Amino acid sequence: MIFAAFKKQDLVSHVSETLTQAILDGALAPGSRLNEVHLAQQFDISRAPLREALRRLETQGLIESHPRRGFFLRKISTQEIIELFQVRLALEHTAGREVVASIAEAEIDRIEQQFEAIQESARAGVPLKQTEEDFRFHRLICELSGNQRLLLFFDQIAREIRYSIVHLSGFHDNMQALADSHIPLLDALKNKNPDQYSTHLERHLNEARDKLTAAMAADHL
Amino acid sequence: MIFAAFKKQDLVSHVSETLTQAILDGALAPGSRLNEVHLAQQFDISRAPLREALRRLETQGLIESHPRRGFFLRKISTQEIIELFQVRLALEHTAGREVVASIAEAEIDRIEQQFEAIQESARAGVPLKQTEEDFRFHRLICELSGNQRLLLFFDQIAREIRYSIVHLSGFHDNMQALADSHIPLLDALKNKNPDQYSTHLERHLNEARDKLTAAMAADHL
DNA sequence: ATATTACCTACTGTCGACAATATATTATTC
DNA sequence: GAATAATATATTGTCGACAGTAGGTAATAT
Repeated sequence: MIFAAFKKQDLVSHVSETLTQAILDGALAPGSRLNEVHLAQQFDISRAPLREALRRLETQGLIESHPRRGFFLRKISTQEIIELFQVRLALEHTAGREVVASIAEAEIDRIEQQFEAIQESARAGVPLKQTEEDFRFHRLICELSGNQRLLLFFDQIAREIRYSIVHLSGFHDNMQALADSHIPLLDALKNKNPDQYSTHLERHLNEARDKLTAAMAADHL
Repeated sequence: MIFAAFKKQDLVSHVSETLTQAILDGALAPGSRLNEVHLAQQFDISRAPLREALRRLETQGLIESHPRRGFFLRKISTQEIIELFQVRLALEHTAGREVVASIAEAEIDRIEQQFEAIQESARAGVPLKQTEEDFRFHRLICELSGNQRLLLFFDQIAREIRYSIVHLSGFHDNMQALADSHIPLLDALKNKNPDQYSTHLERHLNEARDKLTAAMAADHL
């Protein structure tokens, strides 16, 4: 794995973003150790800015630092997934009610378009792509809520869940069903019915959570 | 401002925690610049671990980095406060419902004890102390929810709100009223009534938010 | 062969230095 | 005297180096 060598304005941002993307694409396995010298060489930089970038990822929950032992890719437990989904539900619930109440036609179109992107990647059969489009769908709702901070927290949670999913085999058994599970949400949006949206959001996320924890349990055997 | 010089196991953690506390105590004004050489000297360390600590605070939202210009204390806008309170409500709502549903007597005692601590600091007339005890009250509910991750997010939000409050004059005009505003929450807990808790939580937080934004507006003139 | 100890290697944590850039100061012009 | 230009200073961004530690390997003893 060789990373692009050209220098950005802000080196630390470039490195932390590139690393985050690599981790989200599953390039590194949970639990594996990050060799600072090695990594710095791949980015063609010294260890100082690399470590600053690693401190960012650390705070973002993708890696953890064990003093005098180095940085390691986090292992996210089933319990943590359950907790993350509970917070995620709270955020998406808040965002959803905000959005559904006063959504414009143009915005419904954008969301429907994103739903089509999920369907498309399901048909194409590329799990990585589907996960990305799936999260983009949910992110769009958070974005439309207008709450920048809520969006930031959502991104944070989404990163960790994505990171967990990318290392699982069983999660994308039925990609079409996964894609279709967004239909009730889309319907509720079209009906501009907040309660309908809440109900289906909870069901949708709980299903996703259960699917994920089940896949994790199966993988762990 | 001179920081303790003794070395902890983990230097970066020591520095970032000490700095966070200093910022939360209002030792540094929003917008002010952090001189790396100066700071490093105060901690009696080099700039490398200091910058790593600063990267943590950056990700935590207390400071921001302007490339080639340095690190600055963030200026949190009224809009951001509104957004933070919306997310905070979502989190505390989730935690509260979890807790109220199945709370033990010993836990009610702990919360009541914390309520007394708020009252105590109100009588003592020390705003900084009251703010701390106030957040500890709300934190306790999040803690009792058992969701570690939710607690982490709450801490994050609480830090930023505390940081905003500590630099305001008008916020603690009526400390007794501020303390008493927790009574309805305590009552709802004792009654083990989730809906009652939700209703009063929303009212409580909206009042706090309005008080804060009003004080910010007054201060900004 | 296994367990224990001593040694070696690889890596992190921290530092001081230097170049590049931004800011502050002085000089110059109108 | 104010505005602009030139210079000086302060500060960040990055690097390479070194010390100390953890983990692995070889040697020794049981």
